[in-house]
Amino acid sequence: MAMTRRPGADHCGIAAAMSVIDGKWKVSLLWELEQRPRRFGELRRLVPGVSEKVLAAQLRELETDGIVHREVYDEVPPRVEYSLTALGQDLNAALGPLGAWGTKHLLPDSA
Amino acid sequence: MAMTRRPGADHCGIAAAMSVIDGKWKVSLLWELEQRPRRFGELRRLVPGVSEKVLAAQLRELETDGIVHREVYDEVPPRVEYSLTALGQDLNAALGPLGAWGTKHLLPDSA
DNA sequence: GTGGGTGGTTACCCCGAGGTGAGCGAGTAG
DNA sequence: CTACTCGCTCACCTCGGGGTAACCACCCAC
Repeated sequence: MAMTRRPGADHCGIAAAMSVIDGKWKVSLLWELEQRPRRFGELRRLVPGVSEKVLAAQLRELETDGIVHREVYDEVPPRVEYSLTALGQDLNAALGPLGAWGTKHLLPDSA
Repeated sequence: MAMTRRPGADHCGIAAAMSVIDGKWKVSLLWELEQRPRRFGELRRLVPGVSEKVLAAQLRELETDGIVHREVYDEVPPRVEYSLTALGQDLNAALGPLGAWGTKHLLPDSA
């Protein structure tokens, strides 16, 4: 860990990471994609409340950030599969402690 | 932890945690408070760009969420000190991996 | 011909987080 | 008397992320 003691180092890393997961539905998407690759309509059904427009937008952002991979199959009906990249899997792993903290301290019960 | 395999468990924990750090300046505040207790005006100077209104609002939110402690000294001129609670320190620690991920993968240089 | 399912895009609107500037109340410095 | 500090609070406004709905091109089943 070495912790270079540079003021703001991890703070800035957090800011950078936050900018990547900034978006109402991104962590949900990350979560759904962690399990297996998913199709567009599948994600739409899995993440209730998200609109097509925003789903497409946030997937594209995650794609340009290198978090998800977009695979287009030239079939009919058209098929597109989204999956996590290695970077995305790392990100999800890095979110683990945060999720654990939230689960431990914020969720009403651990039943 | 046993990892009950309950679908969405850590995902929901993340959502809960995100709701706590949701706010443009909260991670900056967390970072500044991690080092030592800070006064209101001090935070305002340390976090450039934040307005007094929003600074006060986000500090109060962090306070009601049990992340920071607000100590009022009945002096003149008035003095108020903000500090991290144990919960807040845990939260900061849980943000560590995320910061490390961001630093490693997103920041231009590791100098 | 009509409907359905695929994966989008576009135009338009809304709402709330956040910014701006003013004021306040007590006391001290000049 | 005025000016300044400190820690706010209030009224007002802006801006953009996200919601809604319509539309598209393609093909299949009825």
